[in-house]
Amino acid sequence: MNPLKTEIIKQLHLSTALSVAEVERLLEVPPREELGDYAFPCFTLSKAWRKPPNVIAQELVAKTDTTSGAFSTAAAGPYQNFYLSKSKYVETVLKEVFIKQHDYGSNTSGQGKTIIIDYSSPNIAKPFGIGHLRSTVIGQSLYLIFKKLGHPVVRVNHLGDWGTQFGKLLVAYRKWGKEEEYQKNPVNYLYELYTRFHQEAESATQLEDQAREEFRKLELGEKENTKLWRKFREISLNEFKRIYDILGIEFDSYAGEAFYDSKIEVVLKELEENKLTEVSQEALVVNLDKFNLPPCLIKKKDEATLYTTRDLAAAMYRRQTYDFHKSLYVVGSAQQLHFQQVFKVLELMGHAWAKDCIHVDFGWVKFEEQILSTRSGHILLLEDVLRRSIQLVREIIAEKNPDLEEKEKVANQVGIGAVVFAFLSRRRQKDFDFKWEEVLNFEGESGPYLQYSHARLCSLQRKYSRPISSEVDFQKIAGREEYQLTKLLENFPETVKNAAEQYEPHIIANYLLKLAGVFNTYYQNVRIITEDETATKAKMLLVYVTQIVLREGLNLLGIKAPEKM
RNA sequence: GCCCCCGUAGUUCAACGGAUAGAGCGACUGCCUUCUAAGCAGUAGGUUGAAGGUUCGAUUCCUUCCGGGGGCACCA
Repeated sequence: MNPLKTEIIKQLHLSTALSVAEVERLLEVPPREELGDYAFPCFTLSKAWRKPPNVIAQELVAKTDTTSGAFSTAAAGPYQNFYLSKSKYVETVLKEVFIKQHDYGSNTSGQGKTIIIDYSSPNIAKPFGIGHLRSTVIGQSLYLIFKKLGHPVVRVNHLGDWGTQFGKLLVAYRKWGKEEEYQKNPVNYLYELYTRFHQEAESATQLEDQAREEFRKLELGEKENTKLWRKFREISLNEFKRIYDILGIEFDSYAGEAFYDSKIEVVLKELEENKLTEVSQEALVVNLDKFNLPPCLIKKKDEATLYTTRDLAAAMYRRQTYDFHKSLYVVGSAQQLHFQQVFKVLELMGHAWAKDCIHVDFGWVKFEEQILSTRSGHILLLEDVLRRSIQLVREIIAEKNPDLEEKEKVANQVGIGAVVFAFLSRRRQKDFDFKWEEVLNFEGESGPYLQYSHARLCSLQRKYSRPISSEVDFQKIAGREEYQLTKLLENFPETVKNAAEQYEPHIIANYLLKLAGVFNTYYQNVRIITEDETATKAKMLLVYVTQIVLREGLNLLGIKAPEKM
């Protein structure tokens, strides 16, 4: 916290006799700048002191010691407003960013508190659709955010590489599969087979039974099925890694469902010991009536396991292996009930850490008003979206900046940034209706807008081409926009913290839009590099630290910040 | 039927329980012989789904209702 705010809190602590923590909780930022930088609402004191809040505000003003010169204060109705000494304030904030550089906003509060993030988690033998991007980019951003706060973070890609769907695929592949077709484009072909299975199964109901039987055999380790499964898994994983490469994403573990299938014995044993299971309709379940939840299925009547069983095993394995502080599941809202059941069962098993398992849910990605679903074949390939976006950037560069160096690299960074930002710029739980004309609009609130602002900041530094110093005349940068910018810069660490607490990358996205907006207004209204060397030097310090924060913020979203575009 | 999420400008979205609810897009209007116009500024656009309640104060919290979406036994 900046020392000026600390001083105000101390003064309020003395004048109100409230605890420092209480003052800090009540102290707020006024909605309009003419009302000052901080405001203390006197309503709560009004009751205890039996006086109207506006009278209290005046009394507090009279009691406040402003001899330090750090701030002035005035009553405005029921509020005591504080006005910081602008140049002093700008100095403290800018110097802090300047000293900390890319570590500004970083923290050590997360040290030793491991966070597991389960995200992306696509299904094997299916192409990577745009629907999966939401989990991927939210998870990736949370990884970057928690890392910044000092947490050890484990990125887990919980591959959907097990389950009845592979029974379906095995049936379909044996029935209709042609090796030469498979070779051409394995993943797409497997996906075709999968959708064909669903079409044919509508009229041929025995197919579903066959699929269940094949999966059961696979689970029992039958040779041919295992061999085929391995083949499908490997080819898909390579395909996914190619996509992650494009996005610049890596994982620490690809331990998917199949991996945990071999670890379910412990789960069954613990459930047994705690006498939690019962047989219902031939299946093994944990009854959760008491908690107003439907029964949690552990084993099907044919003895095969379920997704839920494997998730229980995964949770326990992760706890044992990583001793996590929090275990996050970045998975769509549709699976909310599933996680409620899993976490409740873990709790009933006596695992107090069940409360540290968190379902970071998010709404649907829709395209042309329809929910995207690999099962129905309504799918928009991520790669197609990225390709289109990058192509559009190429065209814009050709038109606006044909002499740009490294065109292709920039086109990739901006094209991908546009798509990623579109997915991170809204609150998680809202459904996202994918519209080409919105995702590929690079004006206004968009990734390219932020990147463009960043490039501008870099361009200024190139033009200035002298070292930036923090020893400047801060009187020269105490104007309106400069002050607004500084305030936003001060908010960055708090913003990162909020984003982490709420598992909401969008909070950072929103913040960056504001930061870029204020900077662009400033840029428009105030000429930065002028004959006045003292003023230029001071303004360049502001430019420099703004660029650092914008770049760091973009990095936290997993978006590259090119220096030219 | 039960449970969860969402409902704010034409539209897409913001707004630690605080003072006059803000942006982008779209529409209209200005600003490039000066640091990147992927920019900036202006105009128009609102009964925050409805009604109650808690509070000094509610878009925010609680209750009920309405509308949209999702989930609810052998899929994941």
